Amino acid sequence: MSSNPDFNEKQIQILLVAETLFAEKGFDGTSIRNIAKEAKINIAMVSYYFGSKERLLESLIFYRTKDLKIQIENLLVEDLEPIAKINKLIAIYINRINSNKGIFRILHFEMATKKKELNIKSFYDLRKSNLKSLEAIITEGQDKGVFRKDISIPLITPTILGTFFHFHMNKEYFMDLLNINTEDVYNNYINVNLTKHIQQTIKALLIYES
Amino acid sequence: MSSNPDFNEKQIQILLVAETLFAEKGFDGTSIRNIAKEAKINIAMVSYYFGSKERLLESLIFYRTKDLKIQIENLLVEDLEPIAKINKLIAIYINRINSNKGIFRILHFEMATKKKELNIKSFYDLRKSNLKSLEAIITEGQDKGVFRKDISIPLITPTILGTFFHFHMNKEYFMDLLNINTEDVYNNYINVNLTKHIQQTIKALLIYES
DNA sequence: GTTTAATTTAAACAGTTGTTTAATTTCGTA
DNA sequence: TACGAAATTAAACAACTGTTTAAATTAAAC
Repeated sequence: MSSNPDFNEKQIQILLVAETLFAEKGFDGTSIRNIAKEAKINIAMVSYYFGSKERLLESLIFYRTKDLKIQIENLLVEDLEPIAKINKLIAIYINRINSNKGIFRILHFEMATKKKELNIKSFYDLRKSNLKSLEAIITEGQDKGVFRKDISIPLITPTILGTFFHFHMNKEYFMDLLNINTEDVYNNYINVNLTKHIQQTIKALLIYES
Repeated sequence: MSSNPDFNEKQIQILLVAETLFAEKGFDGTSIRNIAKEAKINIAMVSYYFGSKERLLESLIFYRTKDLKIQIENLLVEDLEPIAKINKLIAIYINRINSNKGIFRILHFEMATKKKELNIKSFYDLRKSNLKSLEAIITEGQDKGVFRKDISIPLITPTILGTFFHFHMNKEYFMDLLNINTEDVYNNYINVNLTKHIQQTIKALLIYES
């Protein structure tokens, strides 16, 4: 299935329910019967369409990541100052992840425990491609003399994504800490304050001369 | 159990095995029989000593976090420049987490799926206390005119810990990306390069004036 | 040395797990 | 309308789940 990029309506319906439940309760915490009940299908349909629960997860990851390639290729050729490109890149990143919370949560969780046998090449390629784009923007800024040169580019991504994920993974803690009461205010905080914080951080890191 | 701070030898033996397995395969991915076999005890002993699997997890979190209160109270009164204090704080943080990988991984994972009913007040208190210390150092630096004032202090922690966690959670990816082949080199990379990157990042954020 | 309590054991418990089976239904096509 | 493939179903499968039981063993107290 994961080698076949096309899924029919029924399969997609199952994938979407699985995504919600896996993100909510984890892969091991979700049973095929949970999925079947929620999707209003017979439990045998999962095996019928995907072969196994494990392959259902693989199919889900494939289904979600194949469209996820962030369109920063366009960004690369845009006529913007390097720092503006970085800011835009960060905003795109966060927005994209924030509107695909489910699958990113699943990837984040399950890769750590199941990474060995899981077929996640599509996701792996996505990361490499994104890193290449980031690299291009930064070296462009370095060539223009705007960015400092003693920067570890592979560690920029952990700072951008890590900050976001850590915030998001500890949602309850931060909602309590920041006196945020509703989902809307929380999402707004991410899109405004958290995004700004990350942009500010990366900008300072790239420009500040000690 | 979790209200009783003391555990006997047998209990600690079980807790340590549980810690390893929970960190490796997740809470739901680990059965009591897995733990019993690894710890060479009868499966009934878990219920006997901890009541249930859930309470075993609670006990483990309590057991680990009660000693984890990072000794940054000392740091607060040390005679150091604000930026030196921050650097030391970051180094302590990372070192502490890095040598308690297991429980932090468990906390990171299980809090997201089980947070509601889990008794993790001890961990919650630990975070609040650490945040207070960080706040004290930063406001001290601001009063001395060294740090800028338009900083969101609650978002500093996500950047420090998030960067570390994201790096650590994607261990395989980064080992491949950075051509790291052994565990020793990996740990060394964390203690030297990653720590330096985070220190550099936070320093730039705190000092850089746009 | 006997008695009481704490510990350890094997066995059973009632549910749940992922997966397969074989029969039945649905549907497009000839 | 009849055929054959695809889709769907209920039922069963063996293995595993967390937890409890009651008996057996060990240790501590007197």
